[in-house]
Amino acid sequence: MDNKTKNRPLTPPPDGGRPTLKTIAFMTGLGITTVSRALKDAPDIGAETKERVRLVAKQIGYQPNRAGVRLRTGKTNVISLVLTLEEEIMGITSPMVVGITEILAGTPYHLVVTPYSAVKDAMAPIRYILDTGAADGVIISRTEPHDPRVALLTERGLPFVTHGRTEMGIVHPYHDFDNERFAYEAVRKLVARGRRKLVLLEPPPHLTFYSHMRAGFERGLRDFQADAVGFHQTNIDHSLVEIRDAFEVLMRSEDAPDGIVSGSGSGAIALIAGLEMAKKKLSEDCDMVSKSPSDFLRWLRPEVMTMYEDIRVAGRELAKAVIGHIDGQPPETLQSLSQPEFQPPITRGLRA
Amino acid sequence: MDNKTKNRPLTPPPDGGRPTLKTIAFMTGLGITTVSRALKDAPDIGAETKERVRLVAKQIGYQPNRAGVRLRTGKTNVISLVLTLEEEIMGITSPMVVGITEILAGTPYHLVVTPYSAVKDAMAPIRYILDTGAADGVIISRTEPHDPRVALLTERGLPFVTHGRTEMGIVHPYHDFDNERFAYEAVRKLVARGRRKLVLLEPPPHLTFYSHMRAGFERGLRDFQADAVGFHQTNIDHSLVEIRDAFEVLMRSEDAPDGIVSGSGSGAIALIAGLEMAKKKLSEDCDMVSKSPSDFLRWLRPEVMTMYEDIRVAGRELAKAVIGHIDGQPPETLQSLSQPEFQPPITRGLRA
DNA sequence: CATCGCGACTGTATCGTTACAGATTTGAAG
DNA sequence: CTTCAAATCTGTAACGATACAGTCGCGATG
Repeated sequence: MDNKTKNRPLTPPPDGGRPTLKTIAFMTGLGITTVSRALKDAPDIGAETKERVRLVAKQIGYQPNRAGVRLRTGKTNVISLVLTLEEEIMGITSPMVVGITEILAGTPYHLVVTPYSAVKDAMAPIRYILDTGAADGVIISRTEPHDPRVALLTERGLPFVTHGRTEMGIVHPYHDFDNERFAYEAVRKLVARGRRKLVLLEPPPHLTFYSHMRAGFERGLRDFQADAVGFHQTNIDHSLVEIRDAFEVLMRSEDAPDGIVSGSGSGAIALIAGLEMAKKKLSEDCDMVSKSPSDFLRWLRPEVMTMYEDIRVAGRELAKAVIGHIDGQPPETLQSLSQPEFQPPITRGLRA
Repeated sequence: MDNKTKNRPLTPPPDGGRPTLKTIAFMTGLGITTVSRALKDAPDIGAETKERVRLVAKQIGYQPNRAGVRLRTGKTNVISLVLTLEEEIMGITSPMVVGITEILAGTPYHLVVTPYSAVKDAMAPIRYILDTGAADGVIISRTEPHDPRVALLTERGLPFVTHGRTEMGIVHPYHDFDNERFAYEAVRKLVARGRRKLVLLEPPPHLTFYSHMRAGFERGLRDFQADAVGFHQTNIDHSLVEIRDAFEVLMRSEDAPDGIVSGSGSGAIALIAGLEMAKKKLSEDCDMVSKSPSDFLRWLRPEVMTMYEDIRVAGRELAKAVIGHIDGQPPETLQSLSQPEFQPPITRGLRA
């Protein structure tokens, strides 16, 4: 027996560590290459051999070394979630991460959170990922109509998905909440309640869903014959105190609205505070419809009509879409829009 | 010039890809090994050489290939945040992730989120990380007094930090919120308001901070001479509806408390709902102190006195502690306890 | 003048995996 | 009795980095 056959490890691998291809090769008496190809179900390996290899691999709990694979193939098995550190008060990230990991759990992918701080640095993490090949796919949010991140990722061919749409003529995977419809239905609801002077707490103008929400709001005004009260001093990215103070001023003016559409759950809190500081009462002087990513409004302010934006589901959709993109599915099949629906009130207890 | 010197790449590396040690070696005319050691500031490399290498490396934006390092050295540069998928309603994860990444941003570490689903599977992600060497350090939460994860990680020598303490005689890094003091101060506050029949919405009994919070509560009762009303039907892990219904029953009974200590912000919501369903009024019939990881209670129910648990800071502390542990600092220097403080009310606007 | 030590640098092997180009066997075709 | 193709299996090199064991030149030492 010549010991030139380096590929066939006659030395038992220095056990104690985790099993590698070499371990399996030793146990089956096969070459490392054969084992590798057998586990990949390559066509040039005998059926029985594959079976044997699979069995042994399973028995000893073989799991490919990620560093080895990554070094050789460039495949990282990483999905990168790119986030801004300037967090929304109610922490939209939480359910998002949960949703994503729910999907990734059934795959070899890991979720890496990649943050950026200043708004102007939004490109930094993207460049980092591209330059270092840190991930196989990227999830980005706070999408803008002409988003340079989308342009760059597309140009470099790195799979990604956006939370929110763009308007740059690039067909790419996305998941979005139908903010146009949200605002439209909100107006319908308020008008049905007899409200006619409506105000919108809008998203920051540079984000894509700003125009969606505005469009829905204005279409609603036209269709249901209501009037808009201007309120562009603040948006949902401002601090709650700023929103509150600006809204108090508005509510004290003669232009005071009688119906509110709030583009965010935490913004709604500030609006309520401003309204109450102006000595107005919710439900009486004013009705409100708010988007809400969680339950607290329904519990604490049941007068507010809420449409639930399920961020956890969004996370799931986003994860499925990036993976689809990585797997080469056409982008146009990886787009989804979640439809807003009014939430029922919290069920009252059944006891006497 | 002999071309045996494989280590000195005379062929310009097939550029187009990212720079590697080989690229720098080619540019400086040095060997790959020398470049590697120069960048590590090894003592056997000349000062001027180091300078040159560093300069070139910086110029071309060299960043070590993580897969290469990881394969060779086993160092992953990954911190794993182990989370349960069964999320608390208010999403504590969000600020936590933000806090952690704030610290990791200044280091070579990446944050990987590793979830587990069923409570019984809490060990699964730990075993996975240990078996596959997936991380250099681990952050775990929902700590129990005798936590098998802590035992296993300690035994295997993988650096970690817990959010919460244990009681197993193992000295390990942790960060915790002082729940004992929280409950104690809460009782003090309620008694100062003339409340004497107090109830505690407690954590689930298997978690360590259950006994902390209970201890503080009971010490407060003794020191300030108040009485406890039993309420063990539900805890902060139960659904809001369950908490509400159980609390309604209690509030309708002749045992109805006049002071509430709520161990969680979202639990507080349910308690308020239950109380109101029992036709009682906050502030009048009953006062409440609640722990709160966010601002919404202060905005929507300013009557509730809150102590803020800054999860973002917790994330920062946890990240610092794992890294310290990885760097070999003694565990006893990596323990921290954050002190609760009552939050001031939201500042009222300044305008007329 | 050999030898030693030291400073500065370098080649080789290796981590685990896979692409690629063989190698070996078997049986059928000529 | 070649020759060839198909079916299986295998060795080598490479991905990028580092541990280790050198090598080389040079001034000091005996």
